[in-house]
Amino acid sequence: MGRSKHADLNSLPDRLLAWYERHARDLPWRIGPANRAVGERPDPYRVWLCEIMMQQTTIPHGTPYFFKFTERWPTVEALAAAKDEEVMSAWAGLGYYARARNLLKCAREVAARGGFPETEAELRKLPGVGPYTAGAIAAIAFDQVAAAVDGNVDRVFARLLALKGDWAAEKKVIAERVRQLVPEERPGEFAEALMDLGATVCTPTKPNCLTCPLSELCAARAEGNPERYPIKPAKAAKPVRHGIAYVLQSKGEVLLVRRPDKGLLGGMLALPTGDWVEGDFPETPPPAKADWEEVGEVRHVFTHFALRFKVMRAELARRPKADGQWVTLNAVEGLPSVFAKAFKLATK
DNA sequence: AAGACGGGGCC
DNA sequence: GGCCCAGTCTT
Repeated sequence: MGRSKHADLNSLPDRLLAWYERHARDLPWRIGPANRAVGERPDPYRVWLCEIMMQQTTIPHGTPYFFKFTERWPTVEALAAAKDEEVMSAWAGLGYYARARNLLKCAREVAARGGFPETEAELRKLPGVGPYTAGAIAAIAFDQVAAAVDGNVDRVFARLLALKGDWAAEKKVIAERVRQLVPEERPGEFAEALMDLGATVCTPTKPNCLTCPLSELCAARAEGNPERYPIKPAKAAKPVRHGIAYVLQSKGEVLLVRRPDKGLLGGMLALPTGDWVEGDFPETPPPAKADWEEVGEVRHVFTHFALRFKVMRAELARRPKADGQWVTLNAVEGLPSVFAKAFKLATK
């Protein structure tokens, strides 16, 4: 069995759950330990929604969106009945817009089948639900013995086990190790506890080992430098692309376009732009003939490149024929951040 | 296995 | 300017 090869983590679940009872984060979508103990369970819709929303998203940034969505669409059936543009607009500013497209697709599948599936394997088949989210929903909403391994859990275990190998390979080791540790009782709280520990104690910088319930089990702590972990590969430098954004106004309205579903900012409302290219600003034809003035430059950083928009503005007495939709200036909403920045620069 | 895919806060 | 965050999907 090679037991000696592994740290002895048998006591981890009990230590962690005892800690969680006293230090659980109070989150809007969560049923706390006291209420869980008397049998209360969270609404699967809210669990699913928060898990999708918080993917690669900080809690402070995502929380207002959670409130907005649950107030506007209190049930999965209500969300399933929403229009695509409404949901995309409500998601604007949260990023990773494929999540919003999959959210709606998933809501419609779930509403059609009469509710959420309850097992990890079935949940995994839903659009936008990957290994982490399937485990989280199964454990938290349905008390299934499933693991939810997110970035917090990866970091906690990288330190617990002092993992020094290739990070992609070590993450697989972690997933398997966590799966072995999920307790039959309270699997949902185990998942929440592990994430809370990573978020509040075993933090990326300056982990607070003095208050950690797992410090006695931690190999990185024993080595004396937990901050060294996890050891990840260096990231490639981001190239800079250049583009031109056009703010065309007429009669108190502005011309907006809908981006295609696939690709960057897919399905989102946008300003007309041409190609975004490396090197220098491209020769992009404007959406209409007008007296264009340059109002400034907007910089924005995406996941794999940085963007510089030259922002052009023009106003025409009569609306020209142009592709897109005209939207009242005061009613402009639902723009991704980069376009919101450019629009604001041109209209203030 | 490697890239694409947002955005904001923090150092 | 780089890192991180309740990751997933595509190629």
